[in-house]
Amino acid sequence: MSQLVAAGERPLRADARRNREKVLEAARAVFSEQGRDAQMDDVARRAGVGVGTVYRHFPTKEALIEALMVSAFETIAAAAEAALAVEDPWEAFTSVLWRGAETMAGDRALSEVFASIPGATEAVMPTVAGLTETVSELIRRAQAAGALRDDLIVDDIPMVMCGIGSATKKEHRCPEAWRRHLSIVLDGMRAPSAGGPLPS
Amino acid sequence: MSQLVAAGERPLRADARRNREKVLEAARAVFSEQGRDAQMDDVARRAGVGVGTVYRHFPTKEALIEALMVSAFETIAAAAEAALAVEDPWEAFTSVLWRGAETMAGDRALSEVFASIPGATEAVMPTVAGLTETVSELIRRAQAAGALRDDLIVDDIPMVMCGIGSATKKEHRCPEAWRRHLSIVLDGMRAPSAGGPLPS
DNA sequence: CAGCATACGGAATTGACGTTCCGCTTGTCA
DNA sequence: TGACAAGCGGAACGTCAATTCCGTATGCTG
Repeated sequence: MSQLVAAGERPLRADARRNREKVLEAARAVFSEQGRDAQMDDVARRAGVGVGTVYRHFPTKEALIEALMVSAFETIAAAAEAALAVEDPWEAFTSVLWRGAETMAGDRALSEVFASIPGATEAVMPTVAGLTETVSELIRRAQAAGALRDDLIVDDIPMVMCGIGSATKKEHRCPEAWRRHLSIVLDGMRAPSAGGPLPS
Repeated sequence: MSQLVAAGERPLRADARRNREKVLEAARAVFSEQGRDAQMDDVARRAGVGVGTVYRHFPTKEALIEALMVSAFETIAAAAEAALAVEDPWEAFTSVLWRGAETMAGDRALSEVFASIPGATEAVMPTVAGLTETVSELIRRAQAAGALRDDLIVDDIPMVMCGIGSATKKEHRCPEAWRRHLSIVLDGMRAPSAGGPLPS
């Protein structure tokens, strides 16, 4: 999130900084709604700016999307950090998944990126690494408490989230249907015992 | 699967029939590997044929993909029919999901189509309808036997399969990682009781 | 307030890909 | 085997979206 000016570089002109913000916001809206193949022109129009300006701030479409992804992952990573403070280990663990799923449900591009093969581009790696670290800890605690199945490993999580992400996109009479999916998955993750009823 | 000549239409010339087959096979290979945005030229090259020939048999790229999807769904639908003959209801139900997942794992385009919003194009609908019917029956039986959670509904299945599909695409040290995902999901679907250990 | 580097807008360029066209080839049938 | 419709190959075309370019506008500095 650090938008601080790197030492040695001149600060952006006031209007430039303002525009950069407008572009980011517009891009967030556009890519969330239409997924990664929304067009740069749309982003520019939505930002009330020329395409040239968009390109002044982000050298390629890929770079722009990457910037958005970093911020999305930071949101989830923050949720994970916060979960470390929750007393009940199962609750702590699941809250991160719910939060992550909710983020995906609101951002079509995010789930597409999540599912894509190249996926993690250079820039998001540090954030993802931190998130992985935190989630590992949450898993460890939940397993120690006997709430989470012992054979679950961190690597299972991205796969599961990726699944939730696509369930999120699938058209359905009820747009909240993905909650059923996550509920099922969470029941599957519970240490052998009982599961609650599915929502809705 | 019926490649029978529709009554009233002249039969294809021998070489044409042969080429149609080559194109379908090539398309299956190419789209499975590269997903729906593989190029028509690639299909043609792989089939050892000119693009024109591809277009002689399938008027648009969309139509070609659709033909592949129909055949993929027919494979799964056949598996579902076969499952009706399995004695153990839980076994019968899960076998369809495993089979479907396996099909997806081998076909990138399939999971993309499955996840896409418009998704079910005209032509696949009949097959999907039949599949849905059969799966409903399998669900009913498994629930009656007390093996499957009572609150699971047919609509949960496409969502879940869609999730598996994307887990399938995600790069992973172990390409069979999706099996862990499906295992977790199946455990989540079990009627409250114990779940088996995850594979590998 | 003048001078200029920084930014801006948006038309033009480029590249990629689906699709069409057409002259040539090859089964098929009498 | 000759004639012709059915097929074929692949160059050419059209569209669409990313990216570049450049003349103009504007914040900053002295």
